[in-house]
Amino acid sequence: MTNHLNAFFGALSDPTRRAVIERLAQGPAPVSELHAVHDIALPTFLKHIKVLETAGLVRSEKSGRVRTVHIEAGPLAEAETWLKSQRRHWEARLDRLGVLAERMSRNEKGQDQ
Amino acid sequence: MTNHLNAFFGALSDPTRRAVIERLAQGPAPVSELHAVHDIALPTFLKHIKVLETAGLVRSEKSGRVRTVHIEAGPLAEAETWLKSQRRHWEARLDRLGVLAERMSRNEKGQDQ
DNA sequence: CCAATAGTTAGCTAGTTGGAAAACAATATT
DNA sequence: AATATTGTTTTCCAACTAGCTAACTATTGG
Repeated sequence: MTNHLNAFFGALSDPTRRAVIERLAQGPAPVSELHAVHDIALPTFLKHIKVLETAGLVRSEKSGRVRTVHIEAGPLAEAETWLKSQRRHWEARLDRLGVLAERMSRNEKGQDQ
Repeated sequence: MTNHLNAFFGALSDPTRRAVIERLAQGPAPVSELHAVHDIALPTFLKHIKVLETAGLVRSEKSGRVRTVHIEAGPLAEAETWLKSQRRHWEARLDRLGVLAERMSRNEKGQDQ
């Protein structure tokens, strides 16, 4: 499970790939259409698609000479869950420290420990 | 350009760095303590901290010879928002296609009539 | 003051990444 | 059959990444 996150976050660390995801969230599209917007060579662009596909973010099928790409639900949700979980943890901690923090802030404003 | 997302997702694409974030969600810690768990050289580990800090995921202050690292709330939330937004879009689309999808699914399952 | 602790800086390396060009299929289209 | 469209494969390259060791700078603690 955790290794998914590796490829997943890696895939989303590139703006071209995020743009593709944003486009695909609107619905499936052929490679050529996806490529049209981006000012890079097609083979380069295809590598990005490959990265997304390897990360499980996207799937594609070829019919005739057209390869149609569509988004894949699972992984997005998984990463969202991870992020949410981290946030929950530290928010819980901040809640537990809330009273103390407030007290410290009142008593020793601007002091180092 | 709000492309913190670049550095952000990049930072989270490494398991060591995700582990650090998971640990820090529990509360701040000095570099040495964070490092202790990971079987890599300290300079290497420090680079990871630097990456997290550059991505804005983390901040640190040095007091005496100890550098204490703590998590930073904003960016995590931002990425979560991005992911959620993508998911919302394609879920909305799937909803619009819902009736059709259901019909197709029914036809595939109930081939016995 | 001396030693241990906690980071930091510098320099090296192997491997990965994002980009390009060129040439090659495989399908439409006319 | 000839051409245009749509990918695919191959090969190359520069820049970046994650890792290492070694040597160095503070800052405690005794």
